[in-house]
Order: sequence, then structure tokens, then C-alpha cells
Amino acid sequence: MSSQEELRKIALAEFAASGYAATSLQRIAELAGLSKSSVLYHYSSKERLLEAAIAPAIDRMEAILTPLEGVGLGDDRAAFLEGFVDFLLEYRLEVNMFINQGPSLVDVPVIDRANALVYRLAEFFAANSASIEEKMRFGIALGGAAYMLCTVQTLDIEVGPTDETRAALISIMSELLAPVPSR
Amino acid sequence: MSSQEELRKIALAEFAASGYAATSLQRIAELAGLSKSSVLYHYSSKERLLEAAIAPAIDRMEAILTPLEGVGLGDDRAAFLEGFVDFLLEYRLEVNMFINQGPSLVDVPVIDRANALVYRLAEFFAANSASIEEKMRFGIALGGAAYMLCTVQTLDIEVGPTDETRAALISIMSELLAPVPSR
DNA sequence: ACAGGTTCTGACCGATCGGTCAGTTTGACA
DNA sequence: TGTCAAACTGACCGATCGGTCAGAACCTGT
Repeated sequence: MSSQEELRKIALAEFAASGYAATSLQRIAELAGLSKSSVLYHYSSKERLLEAAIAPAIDRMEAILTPLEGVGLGDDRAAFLEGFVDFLLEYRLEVNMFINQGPSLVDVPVIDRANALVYRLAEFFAANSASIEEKMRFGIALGGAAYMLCTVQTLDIEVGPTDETRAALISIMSELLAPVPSR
Repeated sequence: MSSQEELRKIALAEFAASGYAATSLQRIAELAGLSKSSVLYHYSSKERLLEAAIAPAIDRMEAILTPLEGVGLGDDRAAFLEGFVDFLLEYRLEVNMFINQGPSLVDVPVIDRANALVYRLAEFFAANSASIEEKMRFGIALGGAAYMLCTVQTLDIEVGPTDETRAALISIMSELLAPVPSR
């Protein structure tokens, strides 16, 4: 693995676990077995490293959300749900990062992109919700799923195999998001 | 309001909004209209300030959880749910803090207490769950509710009156946690 | 007016932060 | 073997961090 890619992974893991502000370039360098100068050789600043760490996840989320904004959610929410859960499972660390630290890292361009995306997501669901309660269902389903995956990881609570987790998540979330007019 | 109490509130708000590591004593002093030295006069260290900021919330959560651990959750989950939701609504900022930054602030005694509490909460629910899916329901319900309240606040998404929020939360969460053996 | 405790402050400390730069090491190719 | 670019490093910089300390300002009771 190239030093670039290794640094990216190490930085992502540390940023997610300890926070961006609390993670020093020195620490990242030590974990990579390099000097701080070498880190800054591959990424010209700490901000660039953060950008490299989470940009792929943002791109992916944008690719999921953008086409939906044109046509709305419709009644077929299962497809969206599966895509969203897979996104969560694949990009846990990145999601963990900008869920927990996004609000505190404003003015970092890549974080602003992520925050804008979360905001668009919230608005999209608001537009597809008939009531405040339904809006809250969206929030609990998406936020709860994201949060739980992150917590399970940081507290390393034991958990079943991934596909079982995935199936349970989809089942619970589809129950929460079912487009039932009267309940 | 005494300087002590004012500093506590300012620190809590800043810690929750920007993160503990990213919030300097200088910043807190400016917001309070005092010098950094004065802050350190009232709280002998930054850690003590953090402690003062979140300890009340931890005590309250402990008071909710401890008596339950002896007798289990039982079938009357409504009472617990109301208590929990009220706790969330009253201590949003504190919950926001140790949800987002708890894992990254280990070795700070008061944070360790909070993390231990979250862990006890997770274990308590695990003990009251028959299946992995039910365990996940707990996680999504509690994590989702907590996360949503925090996000609504940090992104300041508009939201209805508090009691409506409270009622909707309790309704959705009780649906998720309903002790239904077969579904 | 005086005394004494509380509150507050500026100057200062060592440590660490992100970042710069000149120069060394390394590896592939001619 | 000599060459050259890529990879890497240590020394250093200004800024900021949390924290210390001696003393000024303020308040209250006498």
C-alpha cells in the first residue's frame, strides 16, 4: 500500500476515534512509522488530509441523494433504504466523523460540503413527510441507524455478522419509514 | 448569576457546539467577558470545568438507570420512556457532548463515568432483549432520539413546540420498544 | 479610614500545535 | 557508475495551548 493511502486510512481512523482537533500530525506520523514532515510531504496540510479522508464518502452520499431530489421518494422506499444502509456499513468511519464533528468543523470546505449534504437530506425528508411525526420518524431511523453503528464500533459492543445486521437494520427502518397514511 | 454558574453554562454550550479539544479557555473567557486567569480562578483546570458542565446530567442518568438494573425493564416501558425522553429534552447539550465526544475523551475521569454509564445502558438493554433485532431496536430508538435532538439543534432545523416533540418521540419510541414477542 | 477576604488581571512559563525549508536517503533507469 | 526525481527527515518558526503567580481592584464589615 502506498504511503498516501496508508496515511489516509490512519488519519480517518484517528479522526473518527479521537476527533480532528485532538489528533496531531505527529500522532498520525507515529502510527504510520513516518516523520511529521513526511506526512506533510504527502498532504500539504492537515485540512487536505481530512479532505482526502472523507471526500469519497461525501461523493457517494451525494450520488445517492441527488437523483432522488428530482423525483421524490415515492412509495418504493425499500430500494433507497438498502442503498442507504449499505452506504452506512461501508463508510462507518466517515459517517461517524461528520456526524460527530461536522457542526464543530465549519469553515473547513470539505466539512461544509458534508454539512450541506446532511441539511439537504433533512430537507428532502421534510418534503416527503406529511407530518412532524413522520419527519421525526425519518430522523430517528436514519440518525439512529447511523449512531448505533458508530457506537457499536467505538464501544466495541459485540454484534452479529454483517449481513444479519444489515437485514435487521433494513427491517426496522422500513417499519419506521413505511408510507402509512393513518396509523 | 454568579461567574461560576455563567462560566459553566458558557463552557457547556461551547464544548457541545465546537468540541472540548477545540474550545480554548481563552475563548470561554472572551464569551464570559473575563480574562483566562479568572476562568482558572473559578475552575482550577479545563478538566474541572468540563466536569462541572456535564456532571449533573450524568448524575440524573445514573439515577434513572440504577434502580432499573435491579428489577429489569418489565412490560411497563412507558414510564421508563417518558423519563428518558424528559432527560433528553432537559440535558440536550450534555447528551450531545458525551455522545459525540465521549469516546475521544477517555482518561478524563468524568467522561469515563459517562462512558461507563452508556455501556451499562447498552448492557441493560441487551439483557432485556430476546434477539439481536430487538437489541438493535433499542439502539435505534435511544440513539436516534438523542441524535435527532442534537442535530435539530446544531443545524437549527425548525421544529414544533416542545410538548409536541415530546409526545411524538414517546409515541415513536414506544412503537420501537413494544415488547411484542412475534412480529 | 482601615482591614481582610473575594474576585480578577497581566506577565510569564514550558509544551505542543501546524507548517516551512534545506538537505539527505532511496530507487529506477541510462 | 552517475543522474535525477521521488520520498523522507531534522531543525526550526510563530502561534497558541493549559496553567502559575504576584499583585491590583473590589466589596463588606468595623
